[in-house]
Parts: sequence; C-alpha cells; structure tokens
Amino acid sequence: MNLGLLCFIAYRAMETEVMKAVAEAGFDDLTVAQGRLAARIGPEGTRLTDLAEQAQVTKQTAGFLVDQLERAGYVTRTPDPTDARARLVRMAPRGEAVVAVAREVEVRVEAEWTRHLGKRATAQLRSALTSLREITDPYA
Amino acid sequence: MNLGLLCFIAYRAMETEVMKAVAEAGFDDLTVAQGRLAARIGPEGTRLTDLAEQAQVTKQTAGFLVDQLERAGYVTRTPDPTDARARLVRMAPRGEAVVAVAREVEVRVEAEWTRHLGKRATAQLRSALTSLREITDPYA
DNA sequence: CGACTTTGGTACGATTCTCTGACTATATTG
DNA sequence: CAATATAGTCAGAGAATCGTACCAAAGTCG
Repeated sequence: MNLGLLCFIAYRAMETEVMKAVAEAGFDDLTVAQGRLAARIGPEGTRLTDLAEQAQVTKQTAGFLVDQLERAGYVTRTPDPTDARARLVRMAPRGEAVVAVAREVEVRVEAEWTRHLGKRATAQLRSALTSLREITDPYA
Repeated sequence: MNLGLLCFIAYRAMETEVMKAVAEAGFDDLTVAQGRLAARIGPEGTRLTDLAEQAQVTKQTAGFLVDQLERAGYVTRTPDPTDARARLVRMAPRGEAVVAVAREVEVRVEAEWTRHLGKRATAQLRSALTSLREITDPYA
C-alpha cells in the first residue's frame, strides 16, 4: 500500500481519538476544521494569513473558522503591535483547556503506538517523518 | 511535534501531488473527496456501504460522491449477483486511466522520499506504518 | 412458513466548509 | 509621494457532510 495512504490512516486514528476526547470533555461544539486551524496557533498568537497558509486554506476560510472559534470563546483577536493591518489570533483560556485535553490524548495514543511498535521503531518513525517535512512541508 | 500531525503532513503532500498530476492529465473535474472514496474501490467492485465504512463517511455521502463519479464516467454501478439489494461500484475505463496516473505519481513521490530518507529508513517507515494499521485501522 | 430483525441503499433538508471575486486599509518600496 | 504589496473582510456560490426517515431484499428463529 502507498505510503501516503498509510500516513493518512495513522493520522486519522489520532485525530479521531483527540476529537472524541475533546467532545467528551465538554467541548462538543468544536469541529474538526476548527481544530485543524486552531492547532496552528502559536503561543504568542498567530496572524490569520499565517494560519491560512499553514493549514492550506484561503484567508476567507480561515476567517470564517476563527469567527466561530472566537464566538465560542476558544480564541481572541488582538491587534498586532507591529502592524496596524493585522490582528493576532490567540488562545483564550477556554482554548488552552482544549489544548490541554488534546495534548493528553496525543501522549496517550503515542504511548499505545509505542507499546505496539516498540521504542526503537517508534523513534525511527518519528525521525523519518520529521525528516520528511524538509521536503513535504513548506512551513517546516 | 506529535506523530499524528507528522503523518498528516506527509499524507497531504502525497495527496496534493496526486491531485495536481491528475488534474494536469485532463481529469480536472475530480475532487479530493471523490478521489478519497474512489481509492477504496477494489478490482472486483465494492459495495457502497463498504466504501462508506472504509472512507469513514455516511452511506448518504458515499452515495452522493458515487453519483458524481458515475455521471462523470469514472465508475459504473452493476448489480451484485449475490445480493439483490446491493450494487457493486466498479471502475470504468476513465476511472482506470486516473488510477494509472495516480499510481505513477505515488511511485515517483515514494522514490523522492526514499532518496531523502535512504532505502533502509523508508523500508522501516513503511513497516512501522503498516504495523500500526493493526491498531488504527478497523478495516485492515 | 411467517413474523421480526438486519442490511443495502435512497430521498430530503439542513449545516458546515470551502472557494472566487471584489473591496478597504495599512505597509513597503522606489 | 506614487505605485505596489499585504492583512483582512464582505458577499455569493458550490461542495461535502450529516440526521432523519424511508423502502426493499436478506437473514433469523419460533
């Protein structure tokens, strides 16, 4: 089977677990698309355009999703002190709470994968995928 | 960075390349969602319900996408000889042509990845991801 | 066999996601 | 300062997805 599809299967398993746990933790209004975008928000906040670029959607789509995230209290928009045109999307406390849940699940799932593959093979997997970013991820 | 997201980055790179080549080969009406579903069609044809299950969408969504694929000439629906309720979705010649293009790109991209990672690491990557399916893919 | 349950698929309506095109305001560059 | 590029929004439309409800054929079991 082709490597891309194999990657997809693993990715989807992780995303499904995360979204399930997040919903069970009470954040049941968060959608997959919102989550994918929010996952790109940096600790100091990120511009809408950067979010759009990294998530590979248009500015309009990113704006649409951030509107929803903002209305639901997950993020806030603050002026960018270095550019009056721009605004920084930042995590609100409610957003941080979701991130905490997501991180926990990621750790748990990775532990399960490690149990299945072994420590050595898991480390190699991470190393290979990280190295691949050099040629597959324009924002690495 | 978490393993799931790393998988996603690699997967998306592959999908983007495939869709680009397919569009350039003249199949510019094929959408990503249609492609994801069509990728699950087996050589002897596959039932709509099975397609939906494997692609993790509802039967309705699968039906909606197959309708489009059929109208565009990529697939046909034939009665399932073993079950009068069911119909098998099969590749039409136009669909086979797309598959050929996609396979070529997959091979090319995997070769690029191998060039970057080395033969040994690529083999380990494939092996790890394949092994992971045992715990991440209910349809493995 | 005949009632009940399961399974394969469709129909309808609503919602979510996404894009294209056009536009405003601020920054940058020459 | 004039020309151009960048950050973001608005409006409208198309694509993808789901939930509910339904029908018809299979399978199950008394």
